[in-house]
Amino acid sequence: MKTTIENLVKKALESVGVSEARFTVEHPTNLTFGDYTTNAGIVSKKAPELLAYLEDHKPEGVEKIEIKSGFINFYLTKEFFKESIGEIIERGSEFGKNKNLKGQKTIVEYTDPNPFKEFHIGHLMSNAIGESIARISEWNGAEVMKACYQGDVGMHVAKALWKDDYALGSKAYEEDEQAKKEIQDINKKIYEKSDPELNKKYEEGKERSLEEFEKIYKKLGTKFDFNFFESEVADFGKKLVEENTGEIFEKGEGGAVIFNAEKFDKYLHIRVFINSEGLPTYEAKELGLAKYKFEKYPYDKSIVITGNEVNDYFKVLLCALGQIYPELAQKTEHLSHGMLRLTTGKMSSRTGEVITAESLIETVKEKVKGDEQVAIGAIKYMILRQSIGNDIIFDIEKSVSTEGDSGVYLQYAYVRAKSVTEKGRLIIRDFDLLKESTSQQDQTLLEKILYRFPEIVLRACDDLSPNYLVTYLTEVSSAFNNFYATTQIINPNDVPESYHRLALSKATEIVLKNGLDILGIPAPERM
RNA sequence: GUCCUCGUAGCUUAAUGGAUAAAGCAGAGCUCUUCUAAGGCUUUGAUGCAGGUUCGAUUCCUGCCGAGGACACCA
Repeated sequence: MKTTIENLVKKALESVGVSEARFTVEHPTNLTFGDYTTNAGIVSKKAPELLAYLEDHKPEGVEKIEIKSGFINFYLTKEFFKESIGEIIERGSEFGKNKNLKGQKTIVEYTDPNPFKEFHIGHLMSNAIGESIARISEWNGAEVMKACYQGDVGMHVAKALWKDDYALGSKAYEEDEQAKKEIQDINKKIYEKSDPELNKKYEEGKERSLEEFEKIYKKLGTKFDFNFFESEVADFGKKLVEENTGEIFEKGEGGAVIFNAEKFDKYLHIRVFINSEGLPTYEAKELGLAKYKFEKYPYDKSIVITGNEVNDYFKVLLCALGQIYPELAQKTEHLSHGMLRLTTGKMSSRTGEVITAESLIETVKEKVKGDEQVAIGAIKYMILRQSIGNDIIFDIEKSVSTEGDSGVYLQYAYVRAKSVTEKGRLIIRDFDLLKESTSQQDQTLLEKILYRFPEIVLRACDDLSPNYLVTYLTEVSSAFNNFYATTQIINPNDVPESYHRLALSKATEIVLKNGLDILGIPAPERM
């Protein structure tokens, strides 16, 4: 319907001799202004002429068109809403999918925990966002691969292996010259695989970490198609840098190889790609990774999710990549998120201690009678409800709040809708007749927003913004709860109305289920 | 110091340059003989400051104030 109106407005503009005007078609915030509205009249200053054309070519499903304070508003017909409910039920678990990105090969990299270190709440955040971005892309027709890139070599591993304790190693590295040397030595040995005893310790530790990670992924509902490791791309990245030293990269202090991004963009800075020990830094490895990914999966688009503390660093990296492989840099999109900060109790992040994903999940779980699906949903909702990029102030109590904005609220609305439609199926046998329900009632708010779901899926993809979906699903849940509270859905004395109401419940169930799936939030069958 | 991001109700957040800035929590009041009250209804309350662009600015531009981050061998 939206595209129908867009095309029509475009034609109307042409008919009055305006072809260049930039206009929008959207839903007015206030439903009394109609179901769709366009500013084309204001932009072109020809509202009356446009209205005349639009009325002459009024599409099926539009009841009336009128001008209010310059905006041209479209009111949809009762039949349109009825049919849209039928369409939702017909398409079921497919409702909301589109072919916008058909044929596009997309790879999404997220979570990225490091073996030998904790899987902390930052990884949880990256996971929730990445998972939903991947699923949004899938729903928009892309062929999506999920990737996890893990730092299995590098200074952090050396620090962890030095005395089997990352925190200890990290501290000693800063304060003790002798320890620093030892750690650097370990780093080199790991990289070269030159010490059999260390190799064994390394392999065992890595394996143990990966097993732990798999357990968490299972809980979170993530299944990666690719697990990339820094150790796989280190040599390759180093080679790339060496091959391009002279023109793109330069020799720096102490034999390090650097990239001076300032030469290409005055707002960027210098970074070291190969350190004076001759080892590739994260920068060089990441460069190798971009190409390595492409060899494994020739992507059209590569989305990388990280924390926002690496924003400026990533710009430099993309600048360097752009010098070597311009087409890969072009296809890469960096999406960064803020920090997850807890507000309450002993789990406060202000103490500076690392909070593991596991401990947060367990703490939230205790608050919801041990229901893991509800706990995961509560956490993911909190992460996905706001626009990506800012820090999240995570209040455990609010995350499990049963009233208002929460994962629990969405899940409960879904369970309720599902429960009532199942009950309806038992009482009114010809459930398939739902689509032909005849209702004399005016449209409820619920009907007026359910059909918008596919538009939201599309926009969430265009802007890479899962929070559009969260906001929308919360609105749907609220509208359904209102409907549920004020209407007796199943009434054996009024079968035609019951069909209509059950159809609405069924459509709500479908939209909530599909929406939760896209977000990667579990949809429990019962609560 | 340079660059980047962010300042919306008491709190946590929405808003694709559009109409009366949208929710939840907290506060005040109401609501289960009904399909799950983990619910629903009513109500109080906000765009950091100063300019600019525009028919129209929370959104774009400039300056200021405030918070966070990055800036050579960590990732």
